[in-house]
Amino acid sequence: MPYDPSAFPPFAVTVDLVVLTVRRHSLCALVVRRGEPPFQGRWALPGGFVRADEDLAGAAARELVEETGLHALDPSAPAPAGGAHLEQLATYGDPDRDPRMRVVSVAHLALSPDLPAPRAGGDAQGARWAPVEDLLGQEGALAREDEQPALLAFDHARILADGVERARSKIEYSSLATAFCPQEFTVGELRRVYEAVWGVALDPRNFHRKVTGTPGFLVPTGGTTTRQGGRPAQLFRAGGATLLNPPMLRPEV
Amino acid sequence: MPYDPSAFPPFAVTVDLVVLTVRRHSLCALVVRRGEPPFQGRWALPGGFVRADEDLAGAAARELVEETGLHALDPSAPAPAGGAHLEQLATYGDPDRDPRMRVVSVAHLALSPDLPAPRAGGDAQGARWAPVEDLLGQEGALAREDEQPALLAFDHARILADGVERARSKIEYSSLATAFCPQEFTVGELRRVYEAVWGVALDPRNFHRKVTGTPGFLVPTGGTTTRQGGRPAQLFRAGGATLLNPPMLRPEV
DNA sequence: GCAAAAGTGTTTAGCTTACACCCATGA
DNA sequence: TCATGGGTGTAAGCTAAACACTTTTGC
Repeated sequence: MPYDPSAFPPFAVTVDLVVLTVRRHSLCALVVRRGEPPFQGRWALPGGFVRADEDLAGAAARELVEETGLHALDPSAPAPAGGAHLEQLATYGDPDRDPRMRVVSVAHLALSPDLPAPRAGGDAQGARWAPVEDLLGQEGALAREDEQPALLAFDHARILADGVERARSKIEYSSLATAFCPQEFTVGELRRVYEAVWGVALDPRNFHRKVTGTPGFLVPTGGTTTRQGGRPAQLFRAGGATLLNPPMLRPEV
Repeated sequence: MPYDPSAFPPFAVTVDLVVLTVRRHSLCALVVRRGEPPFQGRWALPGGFVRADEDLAGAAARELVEETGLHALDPSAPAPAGGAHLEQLATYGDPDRDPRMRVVSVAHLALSPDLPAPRAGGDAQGARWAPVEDLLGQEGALAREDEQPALLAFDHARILADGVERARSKIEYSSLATAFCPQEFTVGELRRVYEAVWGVALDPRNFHRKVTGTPGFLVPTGGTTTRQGGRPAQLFRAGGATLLNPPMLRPEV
């Protein structure tokens, strides 16, 4: 092979964040408005360069704090302590994905409870929570009607779609949906998370039996609340179990 | 923020390959012997630098051909045509994972039918198929006994472990196990793939009913074979279905 | 005939679904 | 009192697990 491995081409490496939350019964993603070219004025996923001395997860956690003030949760911690779930999603490195230079972006997925207002950080002029269906065009507009003006800069629509799909499939067989809830939550609130992420309606009775009947999934705190109206509901914290077996079944659309 | 984004640090970007196959009823990975420092003489996963003009999947496919002669399968192709399944696995970028320079490696997972002998390519002195339990030390030796001399260079033991775990979990709910089989195969051969990858024994009767009863999963070719001994078995090709629903259940260990 | 692998049938247990029904609160 | 959401009971239907049994080859 006439290729000299010592003459490797230099790359810029960034982390991009798909930060998801559930607000007003709809799945939303954090987007920032770009303050400089390319794609100036367009919405983009938060992100930034990986520094010379930090690892990828560290860079993602730093960006998360800078953009939202949220601290990433230690995965080995026993129970959610007010932080966000953070995991690596996938890596995007098409040669022309950034017109300025060769950039490889390691995308991460963060799930957070509903937050007040996002704060802009770094070179972003503004930040907001946007429903993913607005950003992606009602689920598969990309397949139906190829060329509409993209809302998101770079290849961020694809990254967001991959992150949403990861979240949708992962709440089936894990306790990840609790990452969208506050520390203490009711079964109904958890069910509304599933309904918002999947875009379906679930039977409240069967859902209740399922999640309370899975050992280690939910731990009752003893308290109750009526913040949703109706009969007082028990409050729960997420239990130690991270795998949901048998899984929650996503109804067919 | 006092950080200048235009002064981003340069990275080398590589692809590393976890190439898995099933040989003699055991899950094996392709490893190459390193011909130069660091880790000279140690085994490593095949891989190499991403070139300036190629995307990540293209670099992985190129390395796969160079190391094995296998062509990656077009994911949109209707049925396996003698190629290998190839997908992105995860990205590894700890600052000190390579002592020479800052390297971010985008690992890919490839699944292939049993092949004759691997051919060495590039700067590798030799290549071989090694049982993953030999490379990783009987499933969780890392957890039991932290410090034994690692067989694999760099952080490749962790990458391999992640790839094996991905394969193990993904054959549960997808038709991926057929990527380990030749173009035409019997139900028993497919079952032995599951048994090798999971390291368990499955009931042949229930397995048969399950895979033949799932519409679109297997397509009979009409032929039969007695290459496994006993009563002649029907030959099948992989059907178009990529998702296995309901999933194959992995017995608890 | 005998061993070995391929298939089929049947029973039982567990789980999902659908839905009737009751409970506890705020307005 | 009524609307609202929380929670329990129950019967029908599907699935997987376990295993007895038949089929078809090679030796």
